Amino acid sequence: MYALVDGNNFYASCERVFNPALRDKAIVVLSNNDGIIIARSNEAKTLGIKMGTPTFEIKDLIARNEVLAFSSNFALYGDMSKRMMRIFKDFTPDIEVYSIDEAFLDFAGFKQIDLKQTGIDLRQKVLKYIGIPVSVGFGPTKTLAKIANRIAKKYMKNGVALIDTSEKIERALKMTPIDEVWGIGRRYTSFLQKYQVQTAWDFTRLPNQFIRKHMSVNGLRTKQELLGIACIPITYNPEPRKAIRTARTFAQTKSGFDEVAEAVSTFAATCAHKLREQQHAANLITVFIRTNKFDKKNPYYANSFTLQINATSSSIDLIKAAKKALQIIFKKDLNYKKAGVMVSGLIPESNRQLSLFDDQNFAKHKRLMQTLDQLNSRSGLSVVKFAAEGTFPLLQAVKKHPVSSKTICWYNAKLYQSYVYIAKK
DNA sequence: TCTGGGGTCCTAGGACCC
DNA sequence: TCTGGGGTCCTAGGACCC
Repeated sequence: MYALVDGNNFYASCERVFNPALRDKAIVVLSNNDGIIIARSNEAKTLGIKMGTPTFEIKDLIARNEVLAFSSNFALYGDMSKRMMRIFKDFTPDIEVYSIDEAFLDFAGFKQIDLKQTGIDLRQKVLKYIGIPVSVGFGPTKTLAKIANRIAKKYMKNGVALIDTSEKIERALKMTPIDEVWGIGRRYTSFLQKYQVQTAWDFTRLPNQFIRKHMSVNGLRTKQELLGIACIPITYNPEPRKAIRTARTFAQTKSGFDEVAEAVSTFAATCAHKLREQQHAANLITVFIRTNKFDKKNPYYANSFTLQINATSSSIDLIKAAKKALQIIFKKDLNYKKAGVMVSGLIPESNRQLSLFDDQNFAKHKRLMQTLDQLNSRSGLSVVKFAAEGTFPLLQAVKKHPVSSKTICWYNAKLYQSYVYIAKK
């Protein structure tokens, strides 16, 4: 049996941990630039606030109902997540961390124990030590554990549900709308509804060839999983990432090349840093830019370019390559709303092939990057950056999260002092 | 005026090889 | 007029997840 354990309204619950006065209040957490809703407390859900709604669309609703809105704080959520996962491990060492707020727990070989009680204990322990309410769903496959988790969250007072017999499987499938099934998204839902498939149970009545034809092998796997035949293995040690991406929507559009290049350089440096953390090097770098896709008055422009590079995790190399790629796709006189950098073709740093000429540079860069990472990790801030990344956005970021005017002055002065311009030569 | 960010996998079709 | 067979690799696009 597998358990899927998942934090209820995770980001919203995290905010509550640090401010208990928010309990029983309608609260929401907002995305970057406070653009859309990315988490809601139950009270906010009751008000009809939907996931992904643009904040401006429900400004009045928020004001009318005194909903409290928070800018997201992913450093905090990531830390809470780690602590939560550690508690899960007290119950079984075999866990797959599936996302920031959920994990699959493998209870194979735990036949004698009372799973339901285990779920209740787990929930209580997380609540006590972390302060986050979780739901626990047990099932013989990951897909059924997901379904059990939904039932636990929706219908069970103790937050625990167990699907362990074929009768319970049938009952659970019949009460699960097709769009709530793991692996069935918006597109497949509307496709399946044309064939009168409304519930997970209806889906399992479809012939295999039909599913295979229209939904590939994944659809077939989902059907098997729903019937209690495990096809999606649990993975305790996640594979390293195959691609790393950093992208942002700009609060204000940017149109000058230098402005966009600064942003792209920052993304490239962030990708480089993530690569080093993972001890990988990239063979490919993709830069993309786009104008506002919601702006119907002006023509939409979106483009990307991928460059092949000598496997590297050096910020210097990646910034240089990113600028080169940007030059190819950048068009003048447009208002860019979003840009990003993706590195892929990742290989372990140790497997990196030295090209004929770059080993000297490589050694130099490596020392420099180590120093850079040390300085930044010690301070917890990007105090040392490349001139190419620009100097303005950082100061802006500080101003965006004012603590007090005194603090800002101190902070700004500190940052100015800490600027180290690493010139190319 | 204001609309997020970061990932994975599968398939079809084209380029290329012998 | 007639135009092979078998394979790999890469890419774009489409689906999905949180």
